[in-house]
Amino acid sequence: MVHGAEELFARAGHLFVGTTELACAANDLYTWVATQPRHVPPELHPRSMRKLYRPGVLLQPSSTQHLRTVAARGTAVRISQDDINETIILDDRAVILAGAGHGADRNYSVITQPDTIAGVRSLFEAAWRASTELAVCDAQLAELRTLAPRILELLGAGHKDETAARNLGLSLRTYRRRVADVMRALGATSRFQAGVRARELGVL
Amino acid sequence: MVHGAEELFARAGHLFVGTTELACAANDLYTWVATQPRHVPPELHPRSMRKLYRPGVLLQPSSTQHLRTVAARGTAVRISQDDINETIILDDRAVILAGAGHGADRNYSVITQPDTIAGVRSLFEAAWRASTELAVCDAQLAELRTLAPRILELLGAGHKDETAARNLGLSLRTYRRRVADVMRALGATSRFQAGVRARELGVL
DNA sequence: CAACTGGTGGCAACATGCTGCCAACCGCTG
DNA sequence: CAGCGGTTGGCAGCATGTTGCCACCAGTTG
Repeated sequence: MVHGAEELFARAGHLFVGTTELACAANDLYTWVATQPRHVPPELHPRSMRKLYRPGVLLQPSSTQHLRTVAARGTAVRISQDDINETIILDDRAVILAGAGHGADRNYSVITQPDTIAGVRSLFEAAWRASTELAVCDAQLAELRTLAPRILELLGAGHKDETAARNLGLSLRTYRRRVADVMRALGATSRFQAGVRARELGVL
Repeated sequence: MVHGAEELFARAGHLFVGTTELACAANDLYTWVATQPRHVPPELHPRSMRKLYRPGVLLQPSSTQHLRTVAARGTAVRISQDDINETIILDDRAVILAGAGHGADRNYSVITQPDTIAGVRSLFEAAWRASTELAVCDAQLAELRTLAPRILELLGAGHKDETAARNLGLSLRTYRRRVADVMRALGATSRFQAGVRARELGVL
């Protein structure tokens, strides 16, 4: 159990070097920003990299673009509808689980116990199988992505549906359809939760 | 216009040194964490410091405690019901206005033009006069503060009022009263907005 | 004890949000 | 043109959230 990303890399950075298969799950683009310590030569990068995200990241043009380039560099990127705790798996040597807190003030559990690793791996594999290729979701959410930032902004400003819909030139019905779409993408079951997640993703 | 807190201190840090009257407004405790560059001796600290916050920070025990110690060290701390853009005022020499973005990715406008400074100062003074002593709000929100974190957690988990109320052992009516209290403290007019603000404050 | 106070919970009325249904309207294709 | 699939917007009905009103209870005070 380590505290903060810096300490994580200081204490567990060596585990990353020489990993051949790396898999990670995250809810936003901030969490495992650097999945490589600085100054690791390309020949030591993992042979296979897989990243699992939530659909919410595809609501932001910039995040989407980033994932596209990551995918273009050979990393397999998929989108999961389920709520996954943030995780990194390094071969069968170690897993790292992110815990409570956010930003620089977050705890991480570094686990090297083989049985636990096997368990986490199997769970990850199940989630991976149940998830969708980036390109597919990307296409599905293409039009929504153009509208979502404005919708979230209006919601975040505390507008009623009525006024927000008029503001966007949509009917109340269609506006609410889009809000429902956004909430589905965020995996939220209430507007409060949607607000929290939108803020987590850095929209707003 | 500078980008990021680091650049701000690099470019405008010298303005802080020798300031006799410092006033700032912020929505959370992260924004103007360091209102002094490192290594400034106490005799050069401002003679008068005033800080203006939103009631939401008093929903967290830890933030509240922090503000109390700040106040105990001689800084005047007040709570404003209004939505204020984050601002620092350094005598009548400069004002710094925080702009869009959050965290390390935020823009700041450093203004030294006298007329603008005068205008911002007068607005700040108006807001300051309309605001309340920390101690008063602190006392008013004392009981709510014990409940708020649990309420926000349940809301953030996407629970319906029904189940959340049962979970807390409250009646639906009282639970909703508390939710309304929390939303008032956050200055939110919709639950979505409340979610965003709760996340901004670092609750959750 | 009586009066007062502050918090609670039930009820009701209303506001807001959610979603299925359907008719209307594209743009496309055969 | 006719048919098709997809999107829109209105409507209705229901679910959820918001608030005032009031009766009740517990603790306090005179």
